[in-house]
Amino acid sequence: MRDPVFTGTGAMAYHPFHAHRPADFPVSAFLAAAQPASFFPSLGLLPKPLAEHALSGAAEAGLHAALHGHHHHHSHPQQQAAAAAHLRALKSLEPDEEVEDDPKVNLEAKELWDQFHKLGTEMVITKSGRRMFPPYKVRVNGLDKKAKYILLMDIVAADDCRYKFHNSRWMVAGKADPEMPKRMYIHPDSPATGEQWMAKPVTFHKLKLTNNISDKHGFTILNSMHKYQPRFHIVRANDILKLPYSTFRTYVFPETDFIAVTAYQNDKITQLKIDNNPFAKGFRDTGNGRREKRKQLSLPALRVYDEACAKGDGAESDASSCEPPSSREPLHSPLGSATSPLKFNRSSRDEKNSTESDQEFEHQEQMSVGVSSPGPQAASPFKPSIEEKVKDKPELDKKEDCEDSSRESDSAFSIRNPEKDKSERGNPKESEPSRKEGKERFTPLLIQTEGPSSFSANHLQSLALSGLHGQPLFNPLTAAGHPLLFHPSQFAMAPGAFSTMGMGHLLASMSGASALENGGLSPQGTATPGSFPFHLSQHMLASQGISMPPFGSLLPYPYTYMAAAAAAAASSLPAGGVASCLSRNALLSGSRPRLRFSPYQIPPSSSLLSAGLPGADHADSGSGSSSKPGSREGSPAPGPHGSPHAPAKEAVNELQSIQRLVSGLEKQRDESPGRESPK
Amino acid sequence: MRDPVFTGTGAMAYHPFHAHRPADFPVSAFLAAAQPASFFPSLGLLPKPLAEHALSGAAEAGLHAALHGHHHHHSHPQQQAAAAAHLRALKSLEPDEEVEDDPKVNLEAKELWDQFHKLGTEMVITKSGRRMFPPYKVRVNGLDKKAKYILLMDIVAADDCRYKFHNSRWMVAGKADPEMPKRMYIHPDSPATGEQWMAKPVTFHKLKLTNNISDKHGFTILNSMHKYQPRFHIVRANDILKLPYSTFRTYVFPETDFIAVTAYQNDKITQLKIDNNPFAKGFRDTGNGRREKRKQLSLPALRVYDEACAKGDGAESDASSCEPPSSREPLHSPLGSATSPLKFNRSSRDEKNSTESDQEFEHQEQMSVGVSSPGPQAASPFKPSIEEKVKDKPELDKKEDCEDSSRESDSAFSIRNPEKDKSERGNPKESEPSRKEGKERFTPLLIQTEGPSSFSANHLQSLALSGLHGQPLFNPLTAAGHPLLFHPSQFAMAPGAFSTMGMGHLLASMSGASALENGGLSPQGTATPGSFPFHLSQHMLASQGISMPPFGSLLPYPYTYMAAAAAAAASSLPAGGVASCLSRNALLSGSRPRLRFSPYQIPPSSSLLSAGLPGADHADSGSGSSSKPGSREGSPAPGPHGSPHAPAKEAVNELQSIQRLVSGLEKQRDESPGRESPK
DNA sequence: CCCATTCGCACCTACGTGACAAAA
DNA sequence: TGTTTTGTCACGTAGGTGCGAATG
Repeated sequence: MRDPVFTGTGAMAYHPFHAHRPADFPVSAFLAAAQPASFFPSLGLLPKPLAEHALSGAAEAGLHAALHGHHHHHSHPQQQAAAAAHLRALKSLEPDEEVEDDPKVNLEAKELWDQFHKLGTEMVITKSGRRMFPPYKVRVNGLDKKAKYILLMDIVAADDCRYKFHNSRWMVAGKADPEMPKRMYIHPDSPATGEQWMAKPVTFHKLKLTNNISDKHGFTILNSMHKYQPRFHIVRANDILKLPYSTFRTYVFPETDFIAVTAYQNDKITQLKIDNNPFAKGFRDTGNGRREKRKQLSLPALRVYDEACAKGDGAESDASSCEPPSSREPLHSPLGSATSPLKFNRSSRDEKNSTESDQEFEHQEQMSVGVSSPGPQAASPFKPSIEEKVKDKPELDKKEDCEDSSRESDSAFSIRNPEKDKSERGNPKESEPSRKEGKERFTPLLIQTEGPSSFSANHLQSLALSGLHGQPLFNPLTAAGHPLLFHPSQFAMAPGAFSTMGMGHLLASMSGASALENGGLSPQGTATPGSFPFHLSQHMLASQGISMPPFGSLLPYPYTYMAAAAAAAASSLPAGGVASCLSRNALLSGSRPRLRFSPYQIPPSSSLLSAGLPGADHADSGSGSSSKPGSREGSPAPGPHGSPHAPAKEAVNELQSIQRLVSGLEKQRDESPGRESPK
Repeated sequence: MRDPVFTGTGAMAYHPFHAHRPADFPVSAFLAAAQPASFFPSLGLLPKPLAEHALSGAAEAGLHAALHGHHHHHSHPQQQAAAAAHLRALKSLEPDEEVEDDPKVNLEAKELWDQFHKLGTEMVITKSGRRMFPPYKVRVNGLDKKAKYILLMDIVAADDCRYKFHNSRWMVAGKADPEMPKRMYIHPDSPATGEQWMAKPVTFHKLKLTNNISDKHGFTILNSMHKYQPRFHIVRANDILKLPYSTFRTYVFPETDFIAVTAYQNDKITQLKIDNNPFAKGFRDTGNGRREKRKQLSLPALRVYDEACAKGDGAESDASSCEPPSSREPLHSPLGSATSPLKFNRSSRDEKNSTESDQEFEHQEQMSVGVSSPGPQAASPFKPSIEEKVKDKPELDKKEDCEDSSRESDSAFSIRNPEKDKSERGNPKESEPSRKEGKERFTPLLIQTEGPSSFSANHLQSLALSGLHGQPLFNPLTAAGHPLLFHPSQFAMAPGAFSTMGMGHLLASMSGASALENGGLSPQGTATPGSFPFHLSQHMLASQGISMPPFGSLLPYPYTYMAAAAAAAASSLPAGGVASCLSRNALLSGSRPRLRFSPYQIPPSSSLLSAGLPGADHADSGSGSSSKPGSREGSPAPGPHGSPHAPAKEAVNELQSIQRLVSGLEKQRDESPGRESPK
């Protein structure tokens, strides 16, 4: 666990920030995945769990808190000292051991989400940032009242497909474009006590989506015409600096996935938005000759969210949580029902010795049925058509995650456990006929898996693997030993921790390996060194005592980039494939499986990035260039999405786009810190 | 320094909070003034400085951070354990010793402030809360780039007078009504690094003023028709929990004082607001037959703020700092100029042994002239008329603070040092003739006193004393040994710290003294125990790891109240008198005096509240009853404003109103925790 | 009657919506 | 050419202004 290779490494990615409107702009902050054993003096951490832990932290990187303001692109050596001081302080912060909790999470406005999901949810992304609608809002229960928690959400690719809306239906239109770094959005109220979190719904409506790869606000950057899966995370920690070392409990609500668009494709979605989003009231058919387009599209559907979520539900757990709401109209139907998602629990220090049977490979089921209302649920047209995909691009067969996601809302009712899920995944097409009957079961059934499970690394890897070679879900044995596909800036790094823990060499050693093989994307602004963005405190991070030492001044740029890229890849990979598949299967099935996962096993003294873990080469095989250790000019590998099985042509295309990005990065890297990459 | 009497005491005051609109509601949070020696293991703290330190912390109490949400009125014993854990963590947080900084603070939009000040600034207070205009905004320089700072502001009574607007001028209309507890408003970005703070202006526009004594939002409660003085504080601390033990550097901009009103009295002020506040554009004379009233009042004055402060100045240090601004119109004249205020620096651990000569009684002058622009400055009509006061109410002569404030913007040009100021204060009327010539000098000259000076307790006491018997300002010898007039809920208390530091007995000992004598006002919601208000993290406190143990369950109520009341009084006393007087004098004088103040000396083992410090009896003499040690039924003294020299009739009136409030408090105290006091 | 306060209102800023046309 | 993206717009919500009548 003191293995210098990966005991504590991290990279700071940084988005230069210039808020033209300092109001509610989130800014990226990245925490370290560093995991010194000394951080848990009272815990008998073993090498393996620790390594897993560290990895997990890294995977959950790219922490992103809402904030605003701007910063300076200066390097400040003194920061190192300050960071060191803070680290000492952090070190002494004892974790809330012995805290007992059993979080249950319910998705708010599930009916609304379901309505969208059935049609194939679309989320508009704009340069200036666009909110999600419906707003991502969850109700949390089962937390320890007094313990402190950090709640986060992120949005990861649901598959590695690009879509197009053709003939009134979504279909696969090729391989996914490279993903920009996805940032963890830390709920601005974090950390807060369980009691506080449970007091009211937790909303993430401040998170904004954008297609502007140069975004300086810290918005979540998505690719248009790609499918994404929002995720919710609960971390018991009283300090954001501890995030990287903490256990992430991740919850995925399959009905919240969506395709990012720059303009709505499906008129029904448009109408649904208009009917339910208070801000779009101007487009509702008020009898007065209002808007054109969208005629009778609007089913007499419940225009519910508008009224329910608004003031009806009371205060919510976010500063401006009530912004979208408000509407004096009577609420036509209850919409407060919620959903219980699949829960991916990445334990860390809890699993020290696998002394707890829970952490082994037994399957302990303990699920909680969500409140979910028996609302009217129709078949979801949101099936990017496996059929079309299959016939159009048979060569994409291996991309099971894509296929899987395409049947997300209906198939796999029979799945009762990972094995079954696995078996079913083998023949996605066969499951098609069963869609119809799935509808009925779909709606109200909600499953929450409990018990220790490894998420971050494990989960992500599983996701990645499933996309790559259809590994069975949640099989720890399978997951262990597979390569972690990192993605830029998902890697969390507390610069202070990094700079003061003498881990520069770790990064170096990482870079010496095939660290870059999987991290192909340019972190754009994320890896830009500079002073800590301003106003972090307002929205959280700064208040956590995180100082932003000029990362670039502490380490050679190549290392910074590579670490960030490698670590980040782990969480932004086509994760939705497995995740959504499993959760959907579970959701559809009437059973309540209690899935249990063991932590991802990582060889204690091998670099996660460089070690010859099975699958690493695999994932890299189709991408081409592998950067030489420490070499600046080495072009990074194809990137997280680089499926080894993808056609050569697509791989080349992807590689090219990645290289474009990387070249920008490298150019930036060679110039003064704090500059944005051109274009 | 381990003196149980006041080595570490604190009381938690708490405002039950129910945000109907969870958006931007600040919520009160109170930190401990506890000062255990163990908190500064590396510092050779001596009893006296420590005691002074603790007192100062208490004086700066009533910390108030913007936040929202609601809470529960439950007591949770477990909180104690959690608090203890946090305390341990806090204890290990080493202060940034050896940090060198020399903060300079400039008031933004000084010209605008000056325009208002000349007319006699009025601020509307409403039940729902009203922002200040001009917004209180400062630019900070000279901070240590890497050190963490907490920035705060509060608004204290400028004198103990009530005013009325008669014959187009403000005049004293009697003695001030009792003040509600004033809360420290912690800038939501706190803590942040000096670099971050210096990056852009720090705005406090989120602070709202109200006249609703039952306010649950944490707004600053003011008395209508009373004069107030905003203050700005810089504290070098990386954790809000440390606030009570930290050195406050306080800056007062005399031109920012104002009279709270429920409706504008001076039409010129109205017009100035309309001309400069973007939100009041609807009332501007746009040629179109717009608003009535206010005809040609609007001089062709520079309608500047509107354009300048808006987007022109870039992002500012607050989440919604840009909210009021914005205006596409070209900016007619530069308005970014700033002012350097008087600085009151309360050192704490810096003054351990008075080893530093700075802390002694030498006068080291080191001022910085503000950028201030030579804008057009006319005579300020804002002179609540000493004349009228004198003739109308000659019996008020002794209320020099009132008188002083009445000539704030013009008199005392000759003052070069405290002594001179003192002498001048003796004959306020004599200074009248010199007003005219003062105008010219007034505007641009700005002075910032540097070097160690005791603020919190010392300053406040000085203010109080000056109001009571015209003690010379900043004379530490004079200040020492005087009573501290406390005010409820200005006392800061971190419940966790309190409960886990075994200081209950300290409070008890305090209560045994005449602690209640000066704390007459009911803390209303402030003293209400309960769980920690939600969403603290969003706007800061919760993120600081502050848990809110049910204070009431940890200590008997009487102690809670008394400590809070006693400590709070220190900062809400008529502080503006001396402060504004001095600063104004300094401001007006062409000289640049380098004032130096030694820390307020407090007898190590005597209760600040009960010790027979000179002036204690004095202040109490006119108010009647003095509570017996430990006696609950003892009626508190007249309160912070109770000038011993005030006419009996007024004293009685004030006493009555205070007693009304106190009775409510005591009732609350005897009942279940978490309840608000009636009425 | 005077004064202070309160309330609803019109009018503004700020910004969240989708429509639409133009651009890429 | 077809699709996708961008910018502007009207129209909503949310809430910050002072006004002026009503209230006490």
